[in-house]
Amino acid sequence: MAQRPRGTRDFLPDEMERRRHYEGVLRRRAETFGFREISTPIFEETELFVARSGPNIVEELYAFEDKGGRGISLRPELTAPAIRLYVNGMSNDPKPVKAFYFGQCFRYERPQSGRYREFFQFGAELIGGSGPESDAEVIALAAAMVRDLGLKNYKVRLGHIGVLRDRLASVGIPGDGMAEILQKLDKKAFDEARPILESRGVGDADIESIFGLVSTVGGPEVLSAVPGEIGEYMGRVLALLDAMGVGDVEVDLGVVRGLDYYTGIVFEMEAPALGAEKQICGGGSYALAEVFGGEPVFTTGFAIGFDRILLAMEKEGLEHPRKALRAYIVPVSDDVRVEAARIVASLRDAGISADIDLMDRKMGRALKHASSVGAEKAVIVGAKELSQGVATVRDMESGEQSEVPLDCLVDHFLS
RNA sequence: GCUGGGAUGGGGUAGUUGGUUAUCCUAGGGGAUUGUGGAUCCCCCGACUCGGGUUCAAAUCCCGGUCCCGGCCCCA
Repeated sequence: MAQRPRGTRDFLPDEMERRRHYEGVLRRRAETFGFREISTPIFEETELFVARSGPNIVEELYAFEDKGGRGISLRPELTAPAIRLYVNGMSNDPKPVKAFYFGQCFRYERPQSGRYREFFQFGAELIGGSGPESDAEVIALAAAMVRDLGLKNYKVRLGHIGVLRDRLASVGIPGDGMAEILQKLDKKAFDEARPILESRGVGDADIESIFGLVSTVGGPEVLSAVPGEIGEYMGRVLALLDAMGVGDVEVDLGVVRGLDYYTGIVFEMEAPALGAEKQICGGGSYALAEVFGGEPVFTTGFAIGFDRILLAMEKEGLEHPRKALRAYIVPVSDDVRVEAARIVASLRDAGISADIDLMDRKMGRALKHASSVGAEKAVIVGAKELSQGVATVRDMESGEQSEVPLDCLVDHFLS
C-alpha cells in the first residue's frame, strides 16, 4: 500500500471545510487591520534560511540540490521569505508595509503532538513602522485573530529583548556573547546559565538579579522592575493594547529570543491544553531586511501555528458552521433524467449548490442519499410533476413538501 | 538523536496460554418497498502494518523495518 510520508497529513472533506473556514476568519481579520496578502515560493535558496537562523538549521531542513546544482530548501518558516519579498519587491512602497501570509512549511524533525513535518503558518509583518503604536498594532492583530477563532483558554505574554540585553551589557557581557546566555535564559535553564555567567566574571548578586528579571511575570505593575526607556515603551504598548481591547496581556520579561536580529518587543501566545507543544504564536520586532541585503527597516511581525491552534480549538470542542448542500435532485424515473439535468444546471448557474442522483437509484434510495449527504431540500422530478410544469420540493428536515413551478425554482432557493 | 506505548475491513472493535471459514458495531452497495429518506429485516463488499524467523500450524511467539500516539532534545 502506498502511504503518506512521515509527519504529513491528508485532509478529508470535513476537515478541509473546517480548515478553510478558520483560514477565512484569519484572512478577514487581517484585512480589517489593513494588511494585504502575499505569497512566496514553497522552496527558496537554502542560503536564505541559513542567513536568518545560522548554519545549524540545515539539519532541520528539507534541503537538496536542484538539477542546476543550486542549494534549495523547502521553506521551514515564512518570515524570511516575506522579508526577502519585501526587499526584492516592496521596499519602495509607502510605509508602513502591512503584509500577511498563509501557507505550508516543512521541517525535518521528529513528529509529535502538534508538530508535523508539513505544517501551516499564518503570519503578518508590519514593515517600516517603529514605535509602540506599530508594535501594539501587530500584537492587537494577533490577539484579535485568536479571539475571532473562538479559542478561550490562551495567554498572551509580552517581553522586551532589550531588558536583558541592557542588563547583560551592564555586567560586562559583550554583544557577541549574549546569544548563548539568552538561549539558556529563554528556557529558564538557570543551572546552565550560571556557569557561563560565572566564567565571564559576573558576581553572584548580579547573577541572582538577572535570574530575578527573567522570572518577572505579572500585570503592568511589574514594569516597575524595568526603569528607563524600555519600561516606558512597554507601558505604552500595554496602554495602546488596552485601548484596542486587548487587556489580558501578561508581562513576562522571561520571553526572550536567542537570535541577534531581534531588536525590541517579543511576544508569545500559548494554549496550555496542548502540553509539550503549546506555543501557538510567536512574534516580535526585528531587523532582518539588512541580513538579506536590504536597507535597514524596523519590522514587527508574528506567525501563528495554524495546526496547533486548530488542535487547541478542537480540545475546547469548538464547532464550525457547516456548508450544507442546498438541493438534491431526485429523478423519479429514467425518462425524466434529461429534464432533471436541465433543472440541476439552472440551480447551479444561479449559484445554488445542487447535486443530482448519478447512481441510477430508485426514488426511495435517492432520498436516503440526499439525507445522508446533508441536503437541505430534495427536488423531486417526475412525469406527474413535469406534466404540470412543476417539481416537488421536500424539506429534508421537516418532511414538508410543496409544488413549485419550474420557472420559479431558482427564486424559491434564493429567497 | 534518546525513550515508553501501539498498529485487526473506510471508521470503531473482539480474538493474542499458537489450532476450523477471524467477532461485533458502524459506514458503503443492493433488495424487501414498480413515486417519498432517517425505522426494521435480509444479501453483498471489505481487515490481521511490512519483511524475515521458530513451528505440523502464527493475528497470536521472536528479530528487524515502516508508520502512529506520548515524553525528552530541538524549536528559526
